[in-house]
Amino acid sequence: MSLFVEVALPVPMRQTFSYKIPETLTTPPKKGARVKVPFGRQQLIGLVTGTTDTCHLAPNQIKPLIELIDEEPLLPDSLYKLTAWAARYYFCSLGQMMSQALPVALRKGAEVLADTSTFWRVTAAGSAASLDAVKRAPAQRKVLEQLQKTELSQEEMTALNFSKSAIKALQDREWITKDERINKIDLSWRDNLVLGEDPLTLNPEQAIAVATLNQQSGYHCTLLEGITGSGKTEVYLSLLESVLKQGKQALILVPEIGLTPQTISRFKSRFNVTVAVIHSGLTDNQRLTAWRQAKTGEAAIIIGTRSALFTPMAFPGTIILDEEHDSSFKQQEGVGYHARDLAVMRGHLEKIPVLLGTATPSLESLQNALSGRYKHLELGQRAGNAEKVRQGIIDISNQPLKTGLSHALLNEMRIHLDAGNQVLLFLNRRGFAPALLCHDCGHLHECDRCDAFFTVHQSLGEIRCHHCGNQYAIPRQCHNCGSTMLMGQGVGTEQLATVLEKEFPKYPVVRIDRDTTSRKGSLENHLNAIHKGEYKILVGTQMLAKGHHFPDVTLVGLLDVDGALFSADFRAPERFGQLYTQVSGRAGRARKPGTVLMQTHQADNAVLRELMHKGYGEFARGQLNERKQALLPPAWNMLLLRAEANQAIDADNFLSSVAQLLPQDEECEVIGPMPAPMDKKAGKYRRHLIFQTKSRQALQQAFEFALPQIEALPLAKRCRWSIDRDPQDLL
DNA sequence: AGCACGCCGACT
DNA sequence: GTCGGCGTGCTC
Repeated sequence: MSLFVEVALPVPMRQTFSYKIPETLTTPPKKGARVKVPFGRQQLIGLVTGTTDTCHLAPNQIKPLIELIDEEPLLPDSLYKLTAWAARYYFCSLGQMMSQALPVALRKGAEVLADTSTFWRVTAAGSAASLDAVKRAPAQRKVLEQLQKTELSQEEMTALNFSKSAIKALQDREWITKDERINKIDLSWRDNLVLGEDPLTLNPEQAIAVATLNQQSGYHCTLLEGITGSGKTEVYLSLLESVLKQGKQALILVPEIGLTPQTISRFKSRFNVTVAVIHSGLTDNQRLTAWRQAKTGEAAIIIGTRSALFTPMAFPGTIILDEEHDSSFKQQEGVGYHARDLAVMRGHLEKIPVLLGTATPSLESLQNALSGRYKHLELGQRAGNAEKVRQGIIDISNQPLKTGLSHALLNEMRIHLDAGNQVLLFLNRRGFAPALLCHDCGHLHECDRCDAFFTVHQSLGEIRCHHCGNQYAIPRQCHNCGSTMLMGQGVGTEQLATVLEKEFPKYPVVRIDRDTTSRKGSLENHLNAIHKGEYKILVGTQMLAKGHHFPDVTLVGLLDVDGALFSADFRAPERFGQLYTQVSGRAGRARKPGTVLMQTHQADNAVLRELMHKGYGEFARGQLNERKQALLPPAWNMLLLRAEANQAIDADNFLSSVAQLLPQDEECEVIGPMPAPMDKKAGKYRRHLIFQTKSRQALQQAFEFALPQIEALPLAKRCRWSIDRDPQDLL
């Protein structure tokens, strides 16, 4: 057996660590197995990356490993390769990447596969016991009543929220008992797929798409561009049917907000198979259960958000990524990986097809589709549907506005409301007013930790900074001149909703934003109430646009087009185009044609006109050309280095030194250092450096070469810095 | 990233 | 007099 083992640990250092293999170990550690090791004063769990017979370290520097946790590799080879590739691509530590790819329970050392499960059932005495005997112990009664009907697994008991003490009491009374059973893995779905309901009849376009997809074997990537209501989901279901019939599993990735009970039930009701659902509401153990079901092949369908990408499959069949343009696929904390890009790489490694679906493709995917790297399928292309929406621009230059609303929009609202329909207004600023202004001296109250104004939250009686969580009671006097003439400047969703309640007293108003939906399930409740027609006027931020269908909404108003379209961020027009197209697609339905109105000061803006008249497809192609001209992604490759420090000069100096370590020529560009769009945030000064190259490989090579030198810079220790490859925004 | 060591300000 | 603030250094 080898003498040493190399271990990747969940620490940000981009290296592996060597440990001695104790002689007491009977089996050699396999690559990809977890080990527990001493690390400084703590103990960590890491993954074995290899074994060696020699080590460059002095013998007294090498500690023996504490424990070998797995006999076999934790991840299939394809996923091991995927995480290793991702660590290289995103310039992060292998250990951190791998640890992010694992469910928390496994990171903490849980067993990979439970070989037994616990089942609860009633004893003979319990079966004979009358429920009246426990009528004064309602918690026990609930448990007993259930178990008299049927036995339950430990997981089911947990899911039913039974009280632990009640279970214990019944167990002590010897009315219920538990036993351990060897887990048998049920793979019957692979030989005998039963449909839960009949498929819908496909229209010709869908049928062609399905036929094309079914012809594929091995790795292929397809962009399915289908306008809202063109039946993308039916295509997914049809594809799933043929994948499942071959005895293979499917992984479905959806945006964070898209994983609603309706979506899940759509997949669950079509096929009589186990569907493993992985979402943020699960406990660590529930996540592990889902992970196991996928790994063993028991779950035929795995559906989840971004992190579900790393779920292993015993019989990989296909990966479907819905709403592929959605920015929630890019991880923002820790390693900033993009689930869409990694899904495509995973498809490659697993030799299975990948399907990206959306009504509004990201420019990245569009470029790949146009260049032929991806196959491009279109549904409902400019067919009837699109023309049914009335679109209009309201020029608000020099127009009087009533809390951000033009007369034209108010009039239109009244018409739609009086006709019994719902109206939806988008305003991407929550709170009452985005700034607090002194009427006497003009002073705007600014957060003391950020370069941003306080947002006034009238109902909370607070001013809050939306960038660092700073909050104070609304001041009575101006901090600058002491005047008491303070007023909110600008309009936020809270104020808009208040004013609309006065303006349209007959029509109930609901506000949907982070402030009103922070409680768990409150978004669901609000949405249900909207569907029941309890509200007539819907006010919300972007949050309301994503994936929700409101059939009775016939008028959509975009209040702050200028703010959304002309932001400092280079992706702002693309995002606006997607938002606009998504909401237009959702306004009205066959019998009730919808209207979309945009308020802007730039009524002649070419981008707006193009979007309105030619639709998203043309608009996106135009944007792609502009990105090419400007050498921006996806035409060029971008890497963003963020640095923050207590002294702006430290961040500046560090990034200046980094800039000198990077090549600059006609195919490599270094921009900065420059102040981040929000110069000061949470009391730290933030600076950016952008490195852009024409080819992906050039970026990889140049940065791989520079990184060790960057880490060795003395200035690197004086500030907090991070690498963001393919940044989603420059904020 | 943790975690410890170490050196200065406002409290019992 | 100390409790605790976070700067800096180390981890096979």
